[in-house]
Amino acid sequence: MELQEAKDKFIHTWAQLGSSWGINKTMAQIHALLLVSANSLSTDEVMEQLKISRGNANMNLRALIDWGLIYKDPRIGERMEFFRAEKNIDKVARNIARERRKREIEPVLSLLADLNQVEIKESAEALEFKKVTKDIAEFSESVDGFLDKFSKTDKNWFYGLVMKIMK
Amino acid sequence: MELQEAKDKFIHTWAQLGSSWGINKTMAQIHALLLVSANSLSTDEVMEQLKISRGNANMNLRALIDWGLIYKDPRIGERMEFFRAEKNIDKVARNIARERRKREIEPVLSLLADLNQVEIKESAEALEFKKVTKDIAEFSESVDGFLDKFSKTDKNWFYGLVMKIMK
DNA sequence: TTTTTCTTTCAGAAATTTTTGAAAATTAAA
DNA sequence: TTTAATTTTCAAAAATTTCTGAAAGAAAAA
Repeated sequence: MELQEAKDKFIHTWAQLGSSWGINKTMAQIHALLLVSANSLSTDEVMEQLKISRGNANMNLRALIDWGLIYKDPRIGERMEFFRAEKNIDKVARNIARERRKREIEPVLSLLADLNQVEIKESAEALEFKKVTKDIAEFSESVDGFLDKFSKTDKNWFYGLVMKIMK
Repeated sequence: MELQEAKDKFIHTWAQLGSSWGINKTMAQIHALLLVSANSLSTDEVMEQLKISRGNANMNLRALIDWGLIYKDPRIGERMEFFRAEKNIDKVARNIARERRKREIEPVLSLLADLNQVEIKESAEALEFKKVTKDIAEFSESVDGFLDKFSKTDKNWFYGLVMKIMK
């Protein structure tokens, strides 16, 4: 297999994965492309390699910067912008964990806090509702704490943890 | 706030969350509805409460059964099918972890295993590619192990773990 | 300044995903 | 059997998301 073929396979699969993660295809493709590039790439190079429009490339490059997955990589004497991926996979995972926590867990916790305030008159349905929302709140808080810790810790305790629980 | 209003809020937020998890809106809505119902519901009741078509209801009820998030709940003397949700949140989380592992992690590991077989002649680009894919493979294997353990263990070690790492 | 280069925006087009609803299939009762 | 109730399927419609490309904006060079 040629390097280019291997890269294409990687980009293709990464893109598919992105979809089931709520990350759109192009964003995942650009990320994959930059991950396996030794050098930083310009918007035009990204457009050309992935056969996408300028608008699409620009929009998703910016989104990737927001997620902390790529950086602008200025080249002295060059006016055009170049982009490079964060290659430290632990850091990539932490940044993704941080964004997803913010976008997914926080809204749930805030809703459940609201619902918990509610005074509802006693009934089978009401009790059921209270119980389920309380259970979900407890669980979500655990996950929240876990992701918070995971996304903030520099040292990688995760591998050690996995080793310990897997044996 | 009335119970119905609280339920509607819950269903609405759960549905939004589902979207960013690659679970479609109706599937998440039905799941939420059954989670907060004291009794099992028929397809017709689900259709009526969520204002959705029979086809849509049927398709998503089946998907929820596949995920192990709801069960058929036969009533003696009744021919029509009724559905109830799994209310044990730990179990819900484990079932979701299991499905997502199967759908998302496994394909990546299988791709990376493939790519690792590849013999590529030495070059800056090739070395970069090898390094990144190796790092991702290592990390994915850790996550895979974690999710596998998480989805298979009956006893809930997760809370204890969270307590330990959060303090 | 004016020109050139590059980036950003966004309305409409295209692609993808989800939903509908009616027909077909299944299952149980009559 | 035949009839009635219920579930499943699936082609077409609707809704949603993503992408394009041209125009506007911004920044540097001439």
